[in-house]
Amino acid sequence: MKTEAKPKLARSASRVYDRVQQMAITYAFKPGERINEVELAAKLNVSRTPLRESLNRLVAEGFLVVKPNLGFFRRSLDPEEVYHLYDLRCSLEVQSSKLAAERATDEAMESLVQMVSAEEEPDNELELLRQDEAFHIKIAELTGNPELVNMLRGVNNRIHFARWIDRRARRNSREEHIAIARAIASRDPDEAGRLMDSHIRRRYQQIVEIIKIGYGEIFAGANEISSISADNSKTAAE
Amino acid sequence: MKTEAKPKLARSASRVYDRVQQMAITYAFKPGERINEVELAAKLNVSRTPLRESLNRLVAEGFLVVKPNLGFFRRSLDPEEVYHLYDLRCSLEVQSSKLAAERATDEAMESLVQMVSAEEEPDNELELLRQDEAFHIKIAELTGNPELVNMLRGVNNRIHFARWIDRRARRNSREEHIAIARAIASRDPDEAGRLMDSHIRRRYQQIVEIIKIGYGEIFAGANEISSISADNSKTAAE
DNA sequence: GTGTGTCGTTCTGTCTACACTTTTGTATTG
DNA sequence: CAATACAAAAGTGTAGACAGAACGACACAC
Repeated sequence: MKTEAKPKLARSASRVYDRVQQMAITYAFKPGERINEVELAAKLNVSRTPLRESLNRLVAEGFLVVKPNLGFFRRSLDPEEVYHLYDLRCSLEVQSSKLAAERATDEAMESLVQMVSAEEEPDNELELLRQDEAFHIKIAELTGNPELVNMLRGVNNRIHFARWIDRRARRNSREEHIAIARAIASRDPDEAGRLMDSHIRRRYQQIVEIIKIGYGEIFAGANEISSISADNSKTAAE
Repeated sequence: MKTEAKPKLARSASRVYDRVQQMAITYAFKPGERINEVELAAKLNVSRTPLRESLNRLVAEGFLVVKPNLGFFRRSLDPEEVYHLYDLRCSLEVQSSKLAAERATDEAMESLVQMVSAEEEPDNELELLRQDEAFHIKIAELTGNPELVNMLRGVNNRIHFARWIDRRARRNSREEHIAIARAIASRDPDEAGRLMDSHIRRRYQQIVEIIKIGYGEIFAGANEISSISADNSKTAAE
């Protein structure tokens, strides 16, 4: 129970946004569920106004949909949609690895190789997933294109749960990551792209299976789903 | 002057959103400009509440940024940012053309070829740009991935003005379009991707030049910039 | 028993009011 | 005259109130 009454008023919306986004990512809202504004606002200790602003952002990000005079709903968990997102992610990452191999500085490449080499076999699954996400984001960053990074983050957030469900299949990820990093470091775009493609594509062939499991975990208790701090702050211009 | 008083109350926000988005796309807000909520709300004949909800969506879409206690600002027009967006667009479209060549049905491909063949040399530049955008979106649609289409639309909206400035360089587009369509129709992903890559990449080599002109046109009078009806409605889940 | 109409509740969509912050303009002081 | 302090104005961030739509319950008619 939060005992901190209300320290300051300004800028509560920002925190509200972060929290609501995390709830969306971790499926604290069940698929298709209607979001009760007054109830949620009370839970977050704010009025409906800043809450609604946050919800509107989540609509733009693809987490929610709005139906006229009915309010906000969590998007239904459509296997086909998740498949499309995985497909999109694959496209983005294949291009990322190609561009990274072409453009990244030698130092940046070195830091990538070092990153995967230094990775210890993590003890818990959450850490494993975090490493995985960090690796893929890192490659996108090597392209030097922050818009690409943002877009990838957005897509990743929307399929976060699927990657979480799929975490146990991530056993041999490490060798693949090393291979990809090597291909990039040796400035071989085609090889890097090819490896990345198979690395990702293999996963989502069984996407329907994953979704099925996902439904179970979600409705069993959404808070069980890992909530990696998905810091997808947009690049602040200016 | 709008004489229609207020026919109905519900769902005015939706129209507000459309209008404000168009204003953002066409740079009715100057780069870096602070957006005065009360003023704009008055101009749109609504209160600040629905306006702010729209503005928040535009933040999520990358058109605006928000500074604490200072409000909403149009993102600054950074040539580097536009370059990144063109780069991102290029990635998305190269992948789109590849995937289209692999996945599209014969009928869909046929309709693409027919589309470019039927295109008459348009009399005005606006129509030319519209044809161009329609062609590229069509290819994305051939992939069968609506998420990809949405992303591409989002990116396109953000560089709409640059394509408008660059419209006169679009002279030999038609032949290139035909070549791309042919490559897709003959199910040759690599060739399609290669053609698309050079088709787009050639444009944004001179992006800095384009931006320079863009600044002129924007500050001369933003309403001059073509406002193609950019119908980027998100795919409504459910 | 089934279908339909009406009333009451709940919740959204919007407006208005207010607190707080930033900015601007002015006057005072060195 | 410049610089600073201060006061007023403007504008954002949030809360709360109100009108209307959607939903459900209940009663009535057939």
